[in-house]
Amino acid sequence: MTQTRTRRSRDPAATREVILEAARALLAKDGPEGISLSEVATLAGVNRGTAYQHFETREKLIAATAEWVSDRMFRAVFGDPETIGERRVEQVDIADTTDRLAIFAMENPELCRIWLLQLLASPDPMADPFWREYEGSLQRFAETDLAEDGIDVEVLSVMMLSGAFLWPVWAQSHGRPDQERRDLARRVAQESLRLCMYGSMRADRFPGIADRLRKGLTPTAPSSSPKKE
Amino acid sequence: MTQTRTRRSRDPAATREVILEAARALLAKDGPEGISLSEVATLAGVNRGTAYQHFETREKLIAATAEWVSDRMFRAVFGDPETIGERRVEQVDIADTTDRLAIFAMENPELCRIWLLQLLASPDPMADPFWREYEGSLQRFAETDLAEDGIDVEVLSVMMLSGAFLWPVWAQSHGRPDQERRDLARRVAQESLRLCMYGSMRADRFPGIADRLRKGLTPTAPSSSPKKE
DNA sequence: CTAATGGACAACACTGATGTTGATTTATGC
DNA sequence: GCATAAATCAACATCAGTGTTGTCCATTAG
Repeated sequence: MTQTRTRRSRDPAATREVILEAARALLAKDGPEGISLSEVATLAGVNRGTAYQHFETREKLIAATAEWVSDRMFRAVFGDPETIGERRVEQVDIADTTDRLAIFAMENPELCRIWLLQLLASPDPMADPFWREYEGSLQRFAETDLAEDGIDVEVLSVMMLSGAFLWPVWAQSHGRPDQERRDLARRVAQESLRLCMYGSMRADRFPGIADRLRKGLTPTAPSSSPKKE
Repeated sequence: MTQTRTRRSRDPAATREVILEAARALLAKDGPEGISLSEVATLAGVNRGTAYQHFETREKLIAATAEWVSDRMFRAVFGDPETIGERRVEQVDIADTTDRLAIFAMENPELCRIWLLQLLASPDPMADPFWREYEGSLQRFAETDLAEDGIDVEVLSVMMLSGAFLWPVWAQSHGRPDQERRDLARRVAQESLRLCMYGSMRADRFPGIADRLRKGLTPTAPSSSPKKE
């Protein structure tokens, strides 16, 4: 327990970053409920009191971390939140978005874990700005004539997002080295697109299901009426 | 602090069940790292010492709960684990499986949460028997001539499972009453099948992507060579 | 009816996390 | 250069959770 005799050079912004970084590491490991401010401070090499100075409470630290993560995802997939309103609907390229999502997910599995854990812990997952933007972009796409009819945007966005984010969690457990990450990312993007474009079953071999799908297009909730708050 | 003067009637099996039930409730709320044996015991209306008698340690209680959940999911979707070997491949009906999965998920959102949290916490998600069986059944299906070529079974199973399990988490946040659960379940099943059978984009409008998909069929990992351990 | 088994329980010591306070040091402005 | 404000840190009291131990009592076998 050789104490760091040297007092930390004073740099509030940097200290805050160090703490947030440590928080992310632990959050990815244990989830929101498993994180302790003591641990975070220790890992960050900062006194616990200092951490309390930057983040009044444990909850606020977690919230700040979650916000950081969500913002980073947003930027990686959709670009700058400031300019997003200016872009045209036609510019929302599903393939591009899918690629960026897949690549980002594979390169930041810890952030995916944090995001998913945060989502699972949140009382209102839909509040997340990244989620909203994703579902919104899918919605806008679905309303163009480039999309098939009968897309259930809500369900589809859940499947795409959860798949993309859970995939690295799963894949990493295979113990793949970093070099394969790109391939793994390509596989998700590939499969997502394949699902979107062609599907995997031979429709002619399943007339019953084909019927059911044709009849039951958007059974209850109209997928084309997005609910705004 | 009006103590329950009446001592609990002695019934080990029932007590164990009560504890497990409480553990599930708290596990669904806070996740594996957020659960405390004290809380569990209190919620179960059982002395903490009693809980320790049934589950030597906090970890073992969590493990027991996870096992319980996984087993229940397995039975709900695939039936009795004992007889599963006897069934024929042709009997694995993708539509049926999808339906059962969707319905079970919507009716047991807490179990979904537990399962996902457990998965995220696990160092080896693939070890889960339910997961293995699902991926296995998809794999077997993909090898029949009923399936399209180029299915990436690993990715597809991640997307389907994560989607099905995250959907109720998300949908519940809308505060939907129980009566709508069936509809919500139908929507996932519907969308899953729709994705599998038809896809959502007009392939003829995206020649570039169509090309990419045709060229890049299973870019690196051959989807038809399942890796056994 | 009695004794033995073991499930349910209360009490204890210990550890670790929380949030607070006040001292110490270091930027920064005048 | 000095004073002021602010950031870092150590120490404190408090509280909650853990795992253990020993007692009590319901069941059941003899």
